[in-house]
Amino acid sequence: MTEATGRRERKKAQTRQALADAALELFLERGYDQVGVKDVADAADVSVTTLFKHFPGKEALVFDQDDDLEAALVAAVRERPPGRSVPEALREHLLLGQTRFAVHSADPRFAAFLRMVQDTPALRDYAHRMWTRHEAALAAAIAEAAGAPRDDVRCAALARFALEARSLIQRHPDPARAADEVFALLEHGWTASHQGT
Amino acid sequence: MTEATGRRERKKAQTRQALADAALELFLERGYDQVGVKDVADAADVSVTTLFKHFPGKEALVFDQDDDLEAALVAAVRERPPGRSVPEALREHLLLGQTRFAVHSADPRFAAFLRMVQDTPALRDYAHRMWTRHEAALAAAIAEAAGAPRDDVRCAALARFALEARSLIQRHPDPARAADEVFALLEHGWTASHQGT
DNA sequence: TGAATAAGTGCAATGACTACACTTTCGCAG
DNA sequence: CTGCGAAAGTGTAGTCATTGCACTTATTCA
Repeated sequence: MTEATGRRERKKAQTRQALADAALELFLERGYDQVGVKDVADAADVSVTTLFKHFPGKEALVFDQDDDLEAALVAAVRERPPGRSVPEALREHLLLGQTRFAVHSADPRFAAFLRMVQDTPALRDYAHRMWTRHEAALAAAIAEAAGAPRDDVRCAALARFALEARSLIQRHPDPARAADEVFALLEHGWTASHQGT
Repeated sequence: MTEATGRRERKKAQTRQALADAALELFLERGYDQVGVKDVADAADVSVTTLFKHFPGKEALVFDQDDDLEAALVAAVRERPPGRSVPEALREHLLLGQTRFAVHSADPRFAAFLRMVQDTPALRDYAHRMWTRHEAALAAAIAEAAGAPRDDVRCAALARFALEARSLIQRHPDPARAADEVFALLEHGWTASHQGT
């Protein structure tokens, strides 16, 4: 499962966790820009140097995962139920992510987290980069699903648009309806471009 | 036209230009990350403090304009010839921008500039932000053209997608064909969403 | 002419991040 | 068990962008 081989890796994961926890705590309390890396390191009782051995930069302290996302995204396309179109599958996947958020939304702590990310330019940009980093992988999966060449522009476009749709949907008061409308646009455009398939 | 009222403003514009010129020169010669703000200031024979009085940050040294773009973008939608769809108008506008680039492409200096922007993360992000800053204005223009409420999600989506299409098209070996395919997708989706209009 | 204002300067500081030369701690082969 | 090499952690000192401050200089305009 998740168990590490030895004590060494356990301790490593431990300090990493301590850093992420301390960071979130302080960021939520004082605001991202009002907290220095030094503060985080001190709170986790490690040196600043160590902090940067675990996280490539200050923003990364906030986003722990990022790798599973790509796998899930590709899987959503590749393993979609038969008869379901690619855009439909993507809409459902993204909306599911939203729903998961909604579950947590009861926690005011989580709401504060989202607000912080949206209100801090550095974090907003980082989150955006995080998602668009998976564009190539998603485009490849779409191309495979559509039987198109790997570098087909329409597949790349659909990938990009779907990923952009996420943030568009997120800031809308009624995410589900927004998702329907935005993906209806993509759906129509997509199927029209693939009459032969 | 462009003439400044007095000598003061003339000198101001002069040092600003000197800074932009020196920056471009050095950046192209050594690479963006290998040049410090100090180097640029020295080359333009001003202090670092002065540099930051003219430009809000290092990246801004590279992009002088940005304001006319929004006006042109909105105009492309608002003043499109009758019978032409919004996505079509946008495709033409963006492709025109590409074509202007193509004119300059003969200049190896300009090609080097584009390569630098694409290869430097800080500049790529800045350029991207520059374009997406106009999303709201574009969305409003589209909504007006479509007779939809100002905050219609589909209009916002089309605006965002069109702006994203730009970078998608730019990196494609055959921009014109890429633009056709990408905007065909948007066109179909858009008209399908507006059968009543 | 002289006072208000804007451009420009130098200095010192902050805050993120890196390079370096260490010490400590594990893991593992002999 | 022993001891060696790798990995985790440390502290210091530095770079680089960016800002605040107190200051000089040039331009404008009443």
